[in-house]
Amino acid sequence: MRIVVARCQVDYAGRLTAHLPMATRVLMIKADGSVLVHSDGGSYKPLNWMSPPCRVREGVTDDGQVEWVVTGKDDDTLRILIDEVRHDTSHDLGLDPGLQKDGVEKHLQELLAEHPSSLADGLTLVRREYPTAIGPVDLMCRDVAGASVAVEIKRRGEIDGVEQLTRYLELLNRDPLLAPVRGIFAAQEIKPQARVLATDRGITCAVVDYDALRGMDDPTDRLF
Amino acid sequence: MRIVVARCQVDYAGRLTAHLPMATRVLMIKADGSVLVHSDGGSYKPLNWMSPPCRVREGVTDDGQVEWVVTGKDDDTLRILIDEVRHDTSHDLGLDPGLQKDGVEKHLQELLAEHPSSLADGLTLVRREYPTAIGPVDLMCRDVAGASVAVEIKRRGEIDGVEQLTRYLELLNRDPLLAPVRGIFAAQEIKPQARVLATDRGITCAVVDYDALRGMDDPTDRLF
DNA sequence: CGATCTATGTCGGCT
DNA sequence: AGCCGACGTAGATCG
Repeated sequence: MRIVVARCQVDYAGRLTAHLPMATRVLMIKADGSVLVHSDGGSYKPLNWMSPPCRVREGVTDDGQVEWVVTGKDDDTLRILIDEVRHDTSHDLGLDPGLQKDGVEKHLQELLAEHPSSLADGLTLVRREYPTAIGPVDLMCRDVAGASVAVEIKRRGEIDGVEQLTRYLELLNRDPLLAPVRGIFAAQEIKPQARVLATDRGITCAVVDYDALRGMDDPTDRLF
Repeated sequence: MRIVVARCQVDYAGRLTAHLPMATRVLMIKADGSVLVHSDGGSYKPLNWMSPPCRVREGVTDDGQVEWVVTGKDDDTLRILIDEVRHDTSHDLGLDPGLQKDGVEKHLQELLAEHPSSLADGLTLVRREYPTAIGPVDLMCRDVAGASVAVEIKRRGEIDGVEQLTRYLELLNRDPLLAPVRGIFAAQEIKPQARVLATDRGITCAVVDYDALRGMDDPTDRLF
């Protein structure tokens, strides 16, 4: 990893064209050749960058200025014109053991599969990832009356999810063995537009309390 | 901007929980307090981070180790346990003038508005951003027979875009002055699922060659 | 390898 | 400020 702080101007040409006027920035050159151009603000996204695989060539322009030309695949090019170097160091970091994540949406599906009644009283699970021609339904359940209920689970409930569930319901309701199938749209948070659309289509919205579900998920229940 | 290279262990708790085992990494602390943890590979995305607004407190654990606690909004917390500092410098970058982009997809709409016949023979433009109650239709056109044609433009044509155009068409076809309105789904690239859904709904797919259109867009045509 | 889905998405534009 | 759509989306998972 090489870290350079320099006054520089950056031009990118690839899927779009972008330009950064001359200013002082941090340049990171990673071991795989990828390059990041960071300013002193914003978020984790660099002002500009080149993803691996790519190659950096250090050259000199006709004016005698140092210029880095980073070429990626598909004719992507990043040109960095260096005006003044304030800092330039290299560091051996070694391989990173990598990030361990915990607690995302697959987990939410597992919890709801274990506690379907938290979505509606008496709801029982038929199966997870119930297959259809256009993709798997997250949960297929039965209500107290024995009618089929398709559940679509999202971390954040937006309009896409309602459309998705609508397509499933339309397909499932063509099957006389299942029909009528009603839908439940479950998410930790449901956007107003999504709720309106769902309600308009007769789909029930269920806001899921992840922490409460996790609390219900007593590990001692799992004896196998 | 402070740049630290150190052996460190990182733990994040917020919308999810994540952990990075002890290893050597680069830590960037930006002027706004945001923190980035980078390894020597991957892409421009850090292994872990905290977005502004946030605050860094440098402390010492009971074991006597240096620990940074970065707190964001909504109880997001990033704990960085520092084992050994290899490098630690600060740099004054000043404000960045910012990125200038030269757009892709607004331009695509402009080009298609100038050359609607590239979507279908004899197609002529009625107006761009044709207003409806649920949002503007990218292009409203008429075909050779004088019938209305609604065009939805995307850079990448996916299922969402077909849904969007479907909603427009449903609404537009309620207007007896316009009906029947047919749809064209135009994009530089159309995903198979989107194509299937569009076709099933009687929507025509049009793959747009951006470079060819740009070639047709002779600047001398614009005399004003 | 391609298709689909998620994301601590981030970012910009608009109401 | 909140909502919505685009992104040089990137990354993971699965057929």
